Amino acid sequence: MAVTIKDVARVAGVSASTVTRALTMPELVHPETRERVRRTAVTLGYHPNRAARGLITGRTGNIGLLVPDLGNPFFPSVVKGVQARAHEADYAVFLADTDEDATAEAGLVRRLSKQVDGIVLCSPRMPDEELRTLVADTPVVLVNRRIAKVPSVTPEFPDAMRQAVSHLTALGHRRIAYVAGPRSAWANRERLRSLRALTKDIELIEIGNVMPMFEGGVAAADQVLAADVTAVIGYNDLVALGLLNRFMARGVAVPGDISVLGFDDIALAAMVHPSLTTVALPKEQAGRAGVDLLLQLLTEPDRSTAARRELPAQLMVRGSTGPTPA
Amino acid sequence: MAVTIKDVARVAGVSASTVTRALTMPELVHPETRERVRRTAVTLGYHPNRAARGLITGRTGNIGLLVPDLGNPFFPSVVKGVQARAHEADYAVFLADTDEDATAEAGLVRRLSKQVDGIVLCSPRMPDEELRTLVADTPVVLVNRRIAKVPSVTPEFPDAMRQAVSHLTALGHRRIAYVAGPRSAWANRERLRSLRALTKDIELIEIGNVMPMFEGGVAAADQVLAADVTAVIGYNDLVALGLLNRFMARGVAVPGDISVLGFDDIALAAMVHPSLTTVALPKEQAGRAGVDLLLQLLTEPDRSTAARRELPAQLMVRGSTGPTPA
DNA sequence: TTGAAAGCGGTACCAC
DNA sequence: GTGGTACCGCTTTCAA
Repeated sequence: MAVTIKDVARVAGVSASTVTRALTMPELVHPETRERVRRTAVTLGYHPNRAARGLITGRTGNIGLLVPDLGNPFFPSVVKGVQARAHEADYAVFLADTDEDATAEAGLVRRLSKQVDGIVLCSPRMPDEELRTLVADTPVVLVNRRIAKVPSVTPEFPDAMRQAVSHLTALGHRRIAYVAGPRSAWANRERLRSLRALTKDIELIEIGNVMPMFEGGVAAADQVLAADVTAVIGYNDLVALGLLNRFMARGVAVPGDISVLGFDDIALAAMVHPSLTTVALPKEQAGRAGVDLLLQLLTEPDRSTAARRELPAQLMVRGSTGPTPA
Repeated sequence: MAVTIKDVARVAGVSASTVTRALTMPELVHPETRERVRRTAVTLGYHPNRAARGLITGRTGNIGLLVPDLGNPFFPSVVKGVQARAHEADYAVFLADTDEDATAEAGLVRRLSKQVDGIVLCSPRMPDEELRTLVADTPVVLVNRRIAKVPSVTPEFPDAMRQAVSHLTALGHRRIAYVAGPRSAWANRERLRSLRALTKDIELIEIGNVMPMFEGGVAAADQVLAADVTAVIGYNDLVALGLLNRFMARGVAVPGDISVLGFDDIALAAMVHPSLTTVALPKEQAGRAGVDLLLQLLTEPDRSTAARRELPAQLMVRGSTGPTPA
């Protein structure tokens, strides 16, 4: 069996209460006793059972994290950020991957909610109403999604899209395709919204929706070519890479015949050839910010206004975009 | 507050004990009562607090998972497998990313051990002795590492390497470089061991060690070229992709001037151009198997012999390998 | 078949 | 400054 507070108490010759105090409110106990208790705790290898503690304090020291698909490198990056920040604050992380299944999300949240102090929902796919009922029961922070009254971390999408489109128009492109991601993804809706707001400069062809994966891009590539555009923006980097791949297979030169632009800036984007021009979205940073907001929410639960963090995006110009073909 | 067993008991007009029984040992309670309890549990939205339950049963329903770096796509795949299998068995998963820091591993394990029934250690970097002391306290299953008396899931490395080398020798290569990964990685030691056992057919040039990342490959590329080999095996796909990248930058044709072969078969390997020949190692499958072994270990802790699962590997021949240059 | 009581490992509160 | 006691939410005897 593991060593419990009683073991420490017995060995140190004090009561359990004193052990607790010595360890968590040191100033309340006589320096001499405190030291003795602490030393025995160390020698015995005592670590308080957080589950038991949580039972009475109402604080578990754990946070939950839901992501749609670890197969998309975007999410592991966010997870890394969450992990890092959580550990700094001495929190442990429950992770759940929903496999892009919107209906599974709520169940997982409820399953987790008892064991965590709060949950970071990254790019949740569930509908707004469902999200809202969930938020009533559990402290939640959203990453990559925004909804009234819920703390959230999001990229500056309008600006991100402006950077992307400005880049393309500066290169002479006027007729541009957008390969849309999942309808249920808030990020997709936002990208589309930002994009549509920019149609005074460009003619926009919408294609999709596709799954936010390499295969989705491959699947959309031929439609893009048929649409007679000179540039295409993929929902994310994976989609853009799928486009790139299929274009190459069909002998279409990038950026000679068509320019390709992605979103996210996953590590992969810089590794391929031609390398992928993309808008870098905050990932680890978003994860860290999500945890920050959650901790803040736990500390002061009744702020009137939900914290909202918008993180900047940065266009990374690489090899997959170039001037309009003559 | 969340709904507790007492709420259910009160509303259903029974005692807490009966609620427990109705829910976990249904055959012990009168069908009528049972139904009533169950219905009220559902209407109230009652879910037992697993932490509280764990306190008394000694079972938390959670498992821990440690990985060295989520930035390497190999690990998210393993995580997905662990997740999937764990959820099937109604377990939740604590995840920790150690950032390739071997010294952090033990601490994380201990931090987690109280809250989980067992831990899956994926590619742990810590030394054998440390691992052994850890195993004494907590049920542990190893993925991608083997050590006496501890259940483990590993790829069939000797065979994996045999496939790789056979492929290269069939193409005429005789002088082959291996870019080694972290010394602390068991996988690296095994690959090296398997490789050295094959030197009757080939001349082996060892280069490295490098971090198991894209940058590691980039960094090793020039040494590889200086070594005057016709083929190079990277520690893993990321390293191989780094090699590919640097070769391209230096105008070295792949596979025209040199063949490149990786390990893992991360999704990325098929997306680049030239696509990467690699030995596909079990990833999600390994994760699932790891959980299976752990559950088995929890059920029958005192088997005399530790379960050991070896999963087959498969060479994926793609564009980055070709015949020896004439 | 059911309920009461004890206890899992801690912490909070109240005496002393 | 320290100890005793109750209690967090749940399961498990033990009796009835």
